[in-house]
Amino acid sequence: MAAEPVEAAASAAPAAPGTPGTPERPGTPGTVRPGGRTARVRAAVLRAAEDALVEHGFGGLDLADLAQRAEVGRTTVYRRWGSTTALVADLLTDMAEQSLPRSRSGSLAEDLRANARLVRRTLADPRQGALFRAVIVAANGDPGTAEALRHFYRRRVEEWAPCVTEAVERGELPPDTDPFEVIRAVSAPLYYRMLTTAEPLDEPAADRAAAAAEAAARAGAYRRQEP
Amino acid sequence: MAAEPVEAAASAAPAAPGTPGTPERPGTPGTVRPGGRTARVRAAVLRAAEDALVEHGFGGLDLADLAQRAEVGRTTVYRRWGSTTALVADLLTDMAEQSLPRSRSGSLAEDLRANARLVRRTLADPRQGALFRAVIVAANGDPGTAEALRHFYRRRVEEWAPCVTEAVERGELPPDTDPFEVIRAVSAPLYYRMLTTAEPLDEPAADRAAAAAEAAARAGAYRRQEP
DNA sequence: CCCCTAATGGGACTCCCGTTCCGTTAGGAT
DNA sequence: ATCCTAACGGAACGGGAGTCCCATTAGGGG
Repeated sequence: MAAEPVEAAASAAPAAPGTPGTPERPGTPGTVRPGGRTARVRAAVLRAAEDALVEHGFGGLDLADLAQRAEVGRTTVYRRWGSTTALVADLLTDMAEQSLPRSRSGSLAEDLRANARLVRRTLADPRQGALFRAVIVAANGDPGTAEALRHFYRRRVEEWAPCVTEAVERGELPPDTDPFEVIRAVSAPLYYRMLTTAEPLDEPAADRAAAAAEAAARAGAYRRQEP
Repeated sequence: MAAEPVEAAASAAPAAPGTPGTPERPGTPGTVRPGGRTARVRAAVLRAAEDALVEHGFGGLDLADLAQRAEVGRTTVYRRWGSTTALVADLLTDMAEQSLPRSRSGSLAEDLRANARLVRRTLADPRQGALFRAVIVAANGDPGTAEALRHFYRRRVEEWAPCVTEAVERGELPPDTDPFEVIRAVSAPLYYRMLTTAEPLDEPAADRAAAAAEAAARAGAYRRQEP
C-alpha cells in the first residue's frame, strides 16, 4: 500500500491515561515524524491485523500476537493504538483510501447488478468476508470505529451513485430519487444475510438484491419527498 | 487449552423457561434436575446478561460482574455457560420463545409498514437496540451463537410471513413469491443502517423500507424461479 | 555529516479473567 | 420425612493481557 501521509489515527488517538506532563505522546509540541520507520511499522501492523482478523475474528484479536506477526515491539502497538477497536478504526481509514474501479455500462439494471455481484463476491470470499465481518463487529463496539466505518461506506457509495444519477437524468427514475439510498438498498439485503440470517450468499441472491432495488427505485420508493 | 465438556446448554439447547441445564459430568448418568433453583439461577443470569449487554455491549461483557449482578456464584456461571458467546446463545433461545403479537390488517402495504415500524422502533429503542446490536455482534464471533440467532429470526419471520402469503392468494403478488424473502427485505435496510452506515433510524426510513419491499415484491423480484 | 529527539523495543511488574478444588445447599425420588 | 446427589458457592491458584520504565535506534533539520 502507498505510504500515505500522516496518522489517520486522529479519531482513534491513543488515550493518554498517564500523567499530564508526560512527553512522547502525539499532540506534544515538537516535530511529528510520519517518516519511513513509522510508516513501515504502521503498514506492517495493519497488514498483520488484517490477517489476524481473518483468522480469529475481532473477538480473538490479540495485540501481543499481532506485534509478533508484524515483527514489532508489543509496546509500540499498545502505545500507538492502545486498543483493538482503535486499531481497526485505523485499518478502516486505510481501507477507505483504496478505491475499487467500478464498471459503467450505461444501463441502470446492469450497473446495479454489477454492484450487487461485487458486494456479494466480497462478502462471500473467505478472506474478505471474514475481514468485513470483523470490522463491522468492531465498529459496533466503539464510536470511533463506527465513525471510521461510516466514512468507509460513504466513500464506496459515492463511487457508485453516479450510475443512479445518470439513470435519473435519462428519465428512467423519478427526478427526486436519492442515489445513495438506491445504492445502499442493493447492499442491505446482502449484509443482512451475512450478519444475521446466515443464508447462502450466492449469485442469485445478488441478482435479486439488484432487481429489487431497481424495481423499488422505479416505483419511487427512494424519492426524497413522499408523494 | 483443552475444552472439557463444560459446553453447556448453549450451542444447541432448545430450552423452555425453567429448562434443565445440561448434565455435565461425563460419568454421571444420574437424574437431571430442571428444578426450581436451577431455573431461578438461569433466569437471574439471563436477565443480568441483558442489562450488562445493554450497558457495556458484548465486548464489555464480564462473567464475573454478571455473577455479582445476578447474585450468583462466579463458578456457577463459568460452569453452566463457559463463555460469553455461549451465554448469549442461551439468551437468544430464551428470546426466541417470547413472541410478539403481530397486527393483521388485511392490507399488504399496511402489514409491511406495521412490521417495518415495529422493527424500527425496536432497533431505535436505546435498550432493545443496544441488546440486538450486542447479540448480533456475539453471533458473528461464534458458530453456536450464530445458529441461535438464525433460529430467533426464523421464528420472527415465520410470524409475519402469512400476510405475504395472503396477499399472494388475493392475487396482489406473483404466485411464486417467497414470503420469507419479502419479510426479510423489510428488515434488511433497517439492520443495515444500524450495523454499518449508522444513519438515523426514523419512521420515514421504516416506511421507505416497507414501500420498497412491497414494490419489489409486486415487480416479482422475490419470485422463487427466475423468469 | 552530525546532532537532537521522536519513536521503537525489551523486560519486569501488576492485575484480573478463567480454572480448579472442595465443602455446602437444596431438588426430588422413595 | 429421609436420603442421595445434582447443582451451587467460596476461596485460592495460574496464566496471560496490558502497563511502566528505561535503554536503543533512526528520521530529518541544520
